[in-house]
Amino acid sequence: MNKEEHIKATAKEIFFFKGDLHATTQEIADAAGVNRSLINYYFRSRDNLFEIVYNEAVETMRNQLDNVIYSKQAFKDKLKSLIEVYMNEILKYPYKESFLITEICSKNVLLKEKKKSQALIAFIEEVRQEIEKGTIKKTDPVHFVINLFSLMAYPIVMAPLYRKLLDLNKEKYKDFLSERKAMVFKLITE
Amino acid sequence: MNKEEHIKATAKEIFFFKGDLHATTQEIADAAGVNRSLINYYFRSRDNLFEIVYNEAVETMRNQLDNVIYSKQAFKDKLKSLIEVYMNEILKYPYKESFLITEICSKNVLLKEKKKSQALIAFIEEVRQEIEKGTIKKTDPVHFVINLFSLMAYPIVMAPLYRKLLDLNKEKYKDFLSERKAMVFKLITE
DNA sequence: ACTTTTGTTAACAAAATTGTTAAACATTAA
DNA sequence: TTAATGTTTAACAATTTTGTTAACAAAAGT
Repeated sequence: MNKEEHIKATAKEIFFFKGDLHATTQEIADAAGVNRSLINYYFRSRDNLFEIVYNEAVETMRNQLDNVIYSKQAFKDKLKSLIEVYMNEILKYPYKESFLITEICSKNVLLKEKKKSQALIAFIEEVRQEIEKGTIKKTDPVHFVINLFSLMAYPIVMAPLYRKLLDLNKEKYKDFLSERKAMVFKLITE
Repeated sequence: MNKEEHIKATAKEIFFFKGDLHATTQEIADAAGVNRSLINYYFRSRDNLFEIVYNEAVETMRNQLDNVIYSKQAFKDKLKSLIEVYMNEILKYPYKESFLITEICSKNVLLKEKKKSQALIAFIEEVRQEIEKGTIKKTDPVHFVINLFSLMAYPIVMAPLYRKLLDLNKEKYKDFLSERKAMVFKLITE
């Protein structure tokens, strides 16, 4: 059991799944069952640890999406794959997106070097072509893509809120999210 | 100029518009042009200040939405009002929703007492009836409402990310969001 | 005019965290 | 088995931030 990797995995769970933004190095160390100083030994600083695990998590997501976007499938199949992959990934670390906004943007840490997404732009172009072909109904392709990601991500990211507002337990909400995969596809295409 | 109110207004700007989650009492005091101790004098603690301004901001939003939801308009007009009001409100404090998730849920501070939303449930019921009437196409009313809020909120909340990914400046993105008001209505209803 | 209340400030004390240092320990290779 | 390298730990120092206290100023009430 590699402690360096184990610390990173634990930090990801705490930050991006549990959503404990303010977890101290001590809490992370406790959860990982290691001495706090090890965190400094391997990662030098808390900020650095955060940056590393964040980048890794983003990278994983990016790879998954790239695989789908650049795959050779019929457009509608690709769309189904995308929904499946993206919603599953975001369920793994639902707080990752919120942290991007609240932690990283204001710090200007990561967005500085972050360039426009080649894959996303390619996907928008593909959507444009499919609209021309008539595979899907006429829309602005940028809106189409943003709609798609909104419909997938928002209900997961905001789950704690809407579970309260709608008075649904975890089980019910899980079913609700499962239903959405087919529903989003339908709403977006037809 | 009432300093107590002025501190609250400044805190709202910093927290919910600027999105500076980690703003210290000193920074808030500086931005408001008052002595730091005044914050403790009026609000006792930083957490308390946060809770107060958060609740106020939520309350404001809730009132706006209640006004629309309980108004006597034809359903489609009500929908248009809702989109207009909600998107404008969320543009005022785009970081408020993220903070609900990252700050408040994990702390279990505010969600404990927060009950299911009467207005939201009433609105879902109205949607159900309109679907029955055939005003809008057949869908699950809960999905309909979640779709609606997803399409409105997500692109605003995530603006910093998608502006980068799509390489759009503030002006372009503002136009893009304006377009969405009509677009969302169309996608949702037809 | 003076007494009380409210508002404001600077200085202090306490707490919480972080990063560093140096030493102990373990592992591997010479 | 010793040297060298890498890993782990406790103790320390520095920093940051917060909340409190006590003194001072202004306003209001009597």
